[in-house]
Amino acid sequence: MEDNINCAYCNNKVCFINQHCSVNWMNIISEAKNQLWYKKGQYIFREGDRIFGLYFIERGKVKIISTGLNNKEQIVRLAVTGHVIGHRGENHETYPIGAVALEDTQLCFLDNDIVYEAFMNNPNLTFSLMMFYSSELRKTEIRERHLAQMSIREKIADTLLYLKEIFGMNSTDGSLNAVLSRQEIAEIAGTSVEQVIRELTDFENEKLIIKQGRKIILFDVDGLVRIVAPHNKNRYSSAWPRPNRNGFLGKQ
Amino acid sequence: MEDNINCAYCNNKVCFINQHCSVNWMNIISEAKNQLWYKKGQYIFREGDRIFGLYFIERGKVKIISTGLNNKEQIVRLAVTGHVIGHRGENHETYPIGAVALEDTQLCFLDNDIVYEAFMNNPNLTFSLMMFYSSELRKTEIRERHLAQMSIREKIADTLLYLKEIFGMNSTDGSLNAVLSRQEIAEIAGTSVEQVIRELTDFENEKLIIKQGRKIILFDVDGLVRIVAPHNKNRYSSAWPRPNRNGFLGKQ
DNA sequence: GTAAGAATCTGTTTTTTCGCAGGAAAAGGC
DNA sequence: GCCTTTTCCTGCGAAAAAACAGATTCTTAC
Repeated sequence: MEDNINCAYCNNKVCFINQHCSVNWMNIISEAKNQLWYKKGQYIFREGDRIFGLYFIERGKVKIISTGLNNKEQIVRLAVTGHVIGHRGENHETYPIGAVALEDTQLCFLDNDIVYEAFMNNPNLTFSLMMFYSSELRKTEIRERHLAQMSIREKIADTLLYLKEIFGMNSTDGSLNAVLSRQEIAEIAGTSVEQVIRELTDFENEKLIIKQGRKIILFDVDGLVRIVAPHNKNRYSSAWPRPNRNGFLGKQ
Repeated sequence: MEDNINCAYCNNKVCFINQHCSVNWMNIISEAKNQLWYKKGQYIFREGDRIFGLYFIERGKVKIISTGLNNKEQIVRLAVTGHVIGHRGENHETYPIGAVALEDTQLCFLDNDIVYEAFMNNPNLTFSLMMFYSSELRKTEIRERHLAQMSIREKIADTLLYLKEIFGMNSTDGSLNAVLSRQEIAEIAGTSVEQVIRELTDFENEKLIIKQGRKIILFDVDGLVRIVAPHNKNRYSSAWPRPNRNGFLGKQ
């Protein structure tokens, strides 16, 4: 017997279930769900596994990976609290991607059958999840496509901004709320470790960031945005060309 | 007054509306929809336009584009009969991508308000569209991510296979059911026209394809798959390493 | 605290890709 | 059909990125 928290008392208020299900269905789901805990570095599922339902991230950070040539890991997407992983496919489909916890992470697993019933009985749940996927699709399409045309310098600046968007910045010192290795940054940017290291050094010399071991402080966000901006006017329009509010001025 | 075809008598049976709406709702939608015709090369919407609803492709081919650096067009996605374009966003959102007809194309436009009502009253419609987006998202993520790590040669082989997947092959001569310029192929592969031209010449010399002007015959599909395979074992597993049924043998 | 191992950094070489220039071929308009 | 315009093709030099090798620093286990 699982010792499930009832969704009604769950702290995660950005959860799709919590936001879009009737009280009645929240009770059904509370009974049916499997609450899972993963330690940092642990696999949630592996490439090729069959997935039997949806995982809702209750609290934590997850990387979605896919292995390319030479068994080289590539980070396909990052997911945080409130996101859904394990897109529901047909039952016979296997899933060519894996998911790994980037820090201690808590998930709620829902079986496909229950999920389906929940969808049929909670139109707003289905609708909001559809909007989520639609929005993610649009963002992914544009982001990845532009990535294909960018120089290394632009790719890495873009990756730092992506990390800021997903994980956020510490409001005290301006550091990214995520600790990734240089290797992982390379796997997101789609380049080699050496290039990431070189470019981060350049960014530091240009007073755009400050390196403190693996911790990265985004010292001049607008400066980074300017590097990527020609490719992403629409994505970053709210932040550009607005003057830097901190008074910091990046290298032109 | 529009002279709308009633959905019940529409020839496009892969349409989401036709497959997943009640008869009652099909009538409502038949009244509400706007049927639109676009000539080859015509814009359906432009980058930055506000989109007020969904476009269902009744018949035709469409490219979704996004402008990057130097006003260089990039093809973000291709869509054909049965697909949906103009992902519904919030009303205030503008849409940083454009859509252009690749051949004479017929669309059904549905206003956001009607679409929303249809979603709330046809759970299977919402569900199937959610699955569509979810599946597109997964495919896009993996495809684009692998593209980032591929060599030019691999990118272009992958693009040819993508075109085959979307548009299909003529069963008589094995040519792609789509006529794209070298420029457009470059915009899909994420490289320059020159590289596309060079690589297509190489592929022809290696007896993988046959060029006939803009028409491209995929002479040895398995050979192309082998070029990309290390990156895409899962995507192409059904076609690889199955022996070539035509008896053609590509260069090893 | 120490030592082993892993990750990070830097200089150099090699490979790949880009992009111009100019000629050939094809597509489209009349 | 013919002519104009666009697209396609090829070679070459420049630039960018990747790959390698070795030194240094940081982690982590004991």
